[in-house]
Order: sequence, then structure tokens, then C-alpha cells
Amino acid sequence: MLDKSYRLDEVEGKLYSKWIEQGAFSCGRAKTDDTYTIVIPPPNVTGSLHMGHALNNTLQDVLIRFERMRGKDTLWQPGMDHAGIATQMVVERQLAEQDITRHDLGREKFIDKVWEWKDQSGGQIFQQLQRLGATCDWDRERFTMDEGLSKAVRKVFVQLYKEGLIYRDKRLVNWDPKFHTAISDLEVEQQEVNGHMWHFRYPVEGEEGRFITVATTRPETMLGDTGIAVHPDDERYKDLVGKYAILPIVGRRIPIVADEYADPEQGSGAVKITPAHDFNDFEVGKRAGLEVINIMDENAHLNDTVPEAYRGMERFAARKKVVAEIESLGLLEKIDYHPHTVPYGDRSGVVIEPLLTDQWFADAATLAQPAIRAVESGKTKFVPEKWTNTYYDWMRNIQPWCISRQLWWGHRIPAWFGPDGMIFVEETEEEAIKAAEDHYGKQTDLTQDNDVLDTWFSSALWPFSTLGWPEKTPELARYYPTDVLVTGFDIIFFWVARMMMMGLHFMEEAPFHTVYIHALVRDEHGAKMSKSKGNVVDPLDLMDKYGADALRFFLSVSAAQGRDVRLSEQRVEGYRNFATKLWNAARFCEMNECTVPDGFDPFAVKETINRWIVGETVKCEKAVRDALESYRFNDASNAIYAFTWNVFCDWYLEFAKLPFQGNDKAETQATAAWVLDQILKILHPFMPFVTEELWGSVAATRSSDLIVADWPVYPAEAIDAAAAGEMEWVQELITGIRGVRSEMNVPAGAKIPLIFNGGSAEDKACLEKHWDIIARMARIDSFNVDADVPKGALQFVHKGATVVLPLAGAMDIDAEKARLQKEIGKLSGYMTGLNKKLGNEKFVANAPEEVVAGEKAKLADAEIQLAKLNDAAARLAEL
RNA sequence: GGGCGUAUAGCUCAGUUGGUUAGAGCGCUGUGUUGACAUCGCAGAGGUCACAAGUUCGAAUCUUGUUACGCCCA
Repeated sequence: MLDKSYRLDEVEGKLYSKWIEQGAFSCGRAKTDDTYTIVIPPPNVTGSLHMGHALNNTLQDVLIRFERMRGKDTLWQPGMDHAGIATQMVVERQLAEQDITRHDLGREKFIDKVWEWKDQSGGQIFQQLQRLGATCDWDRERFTMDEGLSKAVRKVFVQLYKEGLIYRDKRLVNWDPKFHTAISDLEVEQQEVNGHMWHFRYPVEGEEGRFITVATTRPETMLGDTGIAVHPDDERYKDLVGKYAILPIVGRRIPIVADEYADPEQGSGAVKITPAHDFNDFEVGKRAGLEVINIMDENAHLNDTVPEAYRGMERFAARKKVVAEIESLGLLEKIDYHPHTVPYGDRSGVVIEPLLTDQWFADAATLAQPAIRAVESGKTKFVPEKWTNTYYDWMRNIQPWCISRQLWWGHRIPAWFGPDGMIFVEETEEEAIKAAEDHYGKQTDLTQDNDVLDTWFSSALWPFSTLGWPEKTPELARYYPTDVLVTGFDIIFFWVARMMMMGLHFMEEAPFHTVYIHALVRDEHGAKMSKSKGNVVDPLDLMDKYGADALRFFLSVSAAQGRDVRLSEQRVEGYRNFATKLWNAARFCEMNECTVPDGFDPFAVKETINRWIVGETVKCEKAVRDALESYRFNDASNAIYAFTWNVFCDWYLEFAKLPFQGNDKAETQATAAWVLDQILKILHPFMPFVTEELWGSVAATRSSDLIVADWPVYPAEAIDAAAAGEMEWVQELITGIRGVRSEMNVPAGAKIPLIFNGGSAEDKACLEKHWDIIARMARIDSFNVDADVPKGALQFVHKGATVVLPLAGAMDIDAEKARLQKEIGKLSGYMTGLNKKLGNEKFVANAPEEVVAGEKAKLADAEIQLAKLNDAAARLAEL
């Protein structure tokens, strides 16, 4: 016998272990060539479960469980990302507690430390995902730094290099002065700051007393100025082009050049050019042949190229000093308040410095072409579709991808330098040495490039590297390309786009046919969750309180396409209640000894209530399936929720109570048990724990656990429309009686008689047939058909009939009059609208016939109702 | 500055190709009838679908504009 209430804390862990033990999550379990594959967006090895993960993985698990039950060979490929900067940071912070820096340890020992850390504390998120019920194939877990995946990285790097798609170049990059590494454009966040615009006057050479004014938001960079640009059409400066200014403080002669980059509308129209420290200036400098003077070191402190007083200064200290000195020289024209954007490192939070360094780049523009075409041709689709444009915009304007990082934790770049700077790119050191020997004609010492690759470089290979590439594994052949990628919009560029590029380049096929982009989880006020705001809700806390099922269901039902999820604990609680409701329904079935007998055919049942609920079950399954197939998780969840609660519990089980009390109940017992089984199946992808627990409890034996049970497939003609119509009629009658009773304050416990007048023969037959259900559910004690209406009776119209509830003088006549008048008023308004519509010739002429017929039928119904209501009102007036 | 998106009940949100008397959950009000369930049942109140114009026989739904908010990119 089931407990009085569902004890989720005792159930969830137990069931998960049971699933694991039987290998329910393993790929290859279903013997079919129909595969369904999802690769998990690999969480950072440093990560722990947050709401975004919970949403992301709930949706994946819903899909995987659904397809698993549908008999497909499912693979949900799990794994983790080594997260270069983040992980290095964590370990460095730990070392710092013992006053050790990574440089004290040296590269090799430091990396050993990182691995040590990874083995001890990495990947706790996977335990948390298991808590959520995620059915990844854990035996296949991969890590981007694994030997296999590292081999894939080296092979890709070498091949792209040899194809000319990776190259080394000295360019301006986004330099993170805190982490001492280059980062990609995507890792830079532009932030609006309330800054200033300083206007400096630079003396013009050879023209005593003449100055040219330049404006800057970064005064310290003037120490690296090598030119001044003015617009070629700017009359104010035409005569100065070709002349020189003298850079104050430094004393350098810098040329005044014409370049369209200078905006005559902006500031003075003249702009100082610092090619080594600004992306735009770099381009101007290149066009004008200006000198490039790098004035900063890796900490963004000033180096020895600047006047002595400034050497070694931190950039913002230098800024103050420059301004002060310019002012003391009488060259500070003015300072304007000037809001502008400043680049910050997304990890370090410090201001990014454009810095000229040697880095490795991938030719993203070339790699992007097939990736663009795959989406254009529809081979890969974004859901919701609007993200397609975001993808195109970025891909069509893509910049070279800086892939080298000056870190220690990551895939070391497989490039070796000869003594003369010659580069040898090979998968292994031995091959590089051999290549060097061929080149130099003798054995030559090489040094490997110190840099590692951007973490996203390895995760770009994820859909095929995890399946064993570059080995030709059976898994690779079987599961690539994968089916759907489920992820958030924030990594479309970082990850999705790059997987598309790499997948197409190395596998010649896009890695997935669908990219489902889900929303962000926000707090209940709609604010982004962040540690600094302190509004982070821990999914584990919610699961402790309400269970994994409730959290999952909340996330799934909230995942409407194109809208963010606002977390509401109250709603999570509501779905815990839903689990309880289901539990109690099952308990009720159990108490009434409902089981599905061998050979039971739900489509051959005789009783109307049973024929009806079987049809409703079929409709529900179709609604859920259709919704899931088009990634409408909210519709799918809502459909099974409403069916379970509002149809099965609220109506069917109430109907079933009568047969259960009598002798002729076998068919209803069987049907109830069958429908409950269907609910458990259809609900399972969303609420795996409570459904599995009930599956195991309500039947004596099962041929398999629910997780691997078959998703239902029903015959096409399974819906009995006549039964549906009949039961709908009964439900509306009961609702009608309840409504009037409640409104007229008839005590809930009171049983009253009912007179049914003017109904059709079918109506009367239906009433007759379902008499006992109606009596029970509407608290009626006797029926009369086409009888005199006694004085003092409530009346309302149900379909074509008048329903009379004699109250034997216990009725408040004025209240009833008012109620009837209100009804009549409402109906009249409705009819006015219909009449107007039907009186419109254009409507009758243009609207489709069935619409016109529909409106006419509505009007006819309304007319009958109105007549009956008027009748009732007239009778009341006689009193 | 460019692009995208959102405005529907007190709150959070559904509403698939234009044809509903516009729905759900929560909250609110009233009420509790035979042992599934008070983590519940039954009933009810509550909306000029942001604003304006247009297309149409017909607009929450399509078009344009306005306003507000959000996001991405520069």
C-alpha cells in the first residue's frame, strides 16, 4: 500500500542508483539504427550547478528520456571543459594561501597541481546533475584535457596550420594585464563608464605659438603617440598636413597626416594616433606608415620607451601624472565629461589593454563559409528561428580568432622554434625534431611554444572528439552527426558557431541538425542572477525542499520559446503539489484494486466514461508528442499537467467512484489502471522520479522499469467522439448546477431535487444514463423530466434544456431575479455582437462558409437560451 | 549609432497559420458534501490584449508609427 504522501527524499537517490545499475543510460542498449544523440554543453571543471545548468540539462534530459522511451538508441554524451583561465585561477589562489606562486613551482609541477585539484574537487557538478535526474551516459564521460581529446586538438591544429588556416602574426590583441594573456574579442565586455575627454594642445613644429588640439580618453597613451590624424577635407587643418607636431613631455616629432578616420565633428577634429595601443590607431598608423611604439609591459605598466619619470608606472597612475604635467606646461585646453565604453576582461574584471604581441590566429572568415551555408540551406536550424540572424550577423563579419593564450593550463601549442625562429608545427615533438632535421640538414635543438590554446578551441571539436575522433571509432560512425544541441544564447558565438566550423571542416557534416536556444533564468523580479547581487538561487536548495521532479517540471513548463524564465519558488512548490496529487490519484486507484489485466484492450471498453477517458488519453499523448517534437516544452508540460489533474483526477476518478462502489467495476478498474500507466509514461520525461516510483508500486510486476518502458502508440481511430460529447454534456450540467447552487448559497451539503425540462430525446437519454453520476457530483436527490415548475425554483439553461432546482421556499427570490437578469444581460450583449456580424453582408459574402454557419449556430443556441431565461424570469415575476 | 526582442487579469506568463463570450498557475473572495488528496475539493471576482493609425467582412494575432523596458553588436 502506498504511503499517505510521497516521500521524495527517500525515493530519488534510490531510483537513480537503480537506473545506473541496470545501465539504463548507456548508448547501444536499444538494438536499432535509429539513434538520438545530444552532446552536453560541457560545464567548466570548476563549475557547480546553477539555475542555468538546471534548465539546460532538464531540457536535454526530457528529450533524451522521451526518445529513449520511443525506442531510439540514445546517447547523451557528458563531459567537462578544462576552462583554462578559470581553473588556473582557482589553483593559483590556493597556492597563494601558502604564499606560493606558480612561477615558484614551475610549469610542470604547477600542472601536476592542477590535475591534483581536478581529481579532488573538479566535476562536482556531475553529482549535482545526477541529483537532477540527468541520464547522461556517464561511462563515456570525457574531459577536454584527456589524452584522446588532446590528440584531436593537436591534429586539428597541425592540419589547419598546414592548410594555411592557422597562422602566427604580430598584431594588436586584447591583453589582460591581470592574467598576462591575450583573450579573444568575445571575452571582452564593453562597459559604459562615466569618463572624461581630455583636450591637449600639441605645439606645431616651426610655427611659434601655433598648436593643434587633440582629445583623448586615455591621456597616458600620449607617451606612445607617433602621429596626429585630421580628416583630408577638414579646411581647418589642410595646411598642417605634412607638417609635424612636437609631442609634449616626450619631445618626439610626430607627423600630422590626413586620414578619414579623423571625424571633423568629434572634438577638435584632430586625433592623436597611438598605433601600439588602439585598434583604430593601429590601422591609421599602417596606412600612414607611422612608427609603432609599444609603451607598456605585460602588467600594463609603462616600459623604458617613455621618459624616465614615467618608467615602471602603473597605467592609471601615469594617466594622472600626464594630465598634471600637461597642465603645468599650459597645454591642457579643457576636460569634458564624456561617457564612453571601456573594455573589461570578462574573467579578470580589469581594463583590457590593446597590446602588440605575437599570437596564433585561426582564419575564421574562411572556416565560417561552410558554417554559414549549412544554416542557409536548412541543414542546421535554430529554434527559435530568430537566432539565425544573430548567427549570420556574427559569422558574416567574423574577425580572425586569436587562439593562443599565455597560460600554463591548457593544450600546449604543438609548434617548435628553431634557433633562427623557424617554426615547425607537428603533432609530436619527435615529428617536429625530424622536420627540423630535414630543414637544417642536421639535428637541431628546438624549443616549444610556451602558449596554450584557447579553451574554446578544444570545445569546438566536442561533437566529434568525444566520440573518438581522430580514431575511426564505431561510435563516431554511429552517432555523428548528433541530433540537437541545447544551449543558451550567450555561447552561440563562443561555442555553437565554432563547433559548426570545425565539424564541417573535419567531418564534412554539420554537427547537429537543430540548435535549440533556451532563455536565461532570472530571479523573481526579472533581474539576472549574480553573486554580486546576492540573488542567486541554488537549484540544490530547491530540490531539497520540493524535489528534483518539481524543479524540473517548473523549468520545463517555464521554457516558452523566446522568453526568459523567472524563478518563482511558489510555482516550484505548486509542481511539488502536482506530484503529490498524482501520488494520491495512484493511491486511490490502488485502494480500489485497479490493475490492468492481461490482454486488456483499452480500445474495446464498453462504458462511456471509459471510452471517453481512453480518448482523452490519446489526445493528451498526441499533444505532448507534437509539442516535444517542436521543442515546445511548456506546451508539452502543460498538456500532461492539465490532463492528469483536470481531466483524470477532477473528472474521471470522480466518475469512477460509483462503479467502484458497485459490483460491475472490472472494466473501470482496468481502465483507470491503464490510464494511470499512460500518465506515468507520458509524464516520465518531465518527472522521472515520482513516476518511476509509482510505476514500481502500483502494479505487482512490470516487464521493465519505466525509464526504458515503451512510449505509448495508440491506434488512429481510438477517439470516440460520441462518448466525448456525452461526457462533456454531463460535465457542463454538473458545473452548471454547482455554479447556481454556490451563487445562490445553497448549502454545500444539501441534496436537492432536479427537474429537467425541454431537452431533446438525446439529452433525456443522456441524463437518464448518467443519472447517478450527476446526482453524486451535483448533490441531487431526485430527478423529474418535463415536469411542472414549482414556485420558488432556481433555473438555468443547459444546452437546449431548462434545468430547474426547486428549493421549496428556501430561496431568496430577489437574489434569483438579479441573477437571472444578469445572465440575460450578458447573453443579450453577446447576441447583439452576433447579430451585427451576421447582418453585415460583407461578412456573409466573404467569410468561409463554415465560419458563417458557426456564427449562425451560436446565435440560434443563444436565442433558445434567452427564451428559456426569459421564461424563467417571467415565472419568477409571478411570485 | 546598428540590430533583435518584449508590452495580455493584482503577480508570473500561455495564446501554432487573423474567425474564443481572450486562457493557465499563483494570489484574492466565498465555501467545505460519501475516507485518494487541506501539498485538497467546489464556486467566484478580476482584462478597452501599451498607445495611435491602417489592411480586412473580421485583428491580442498582420502593417506602419509612438511610448516604455530588455538584450546583443559597435
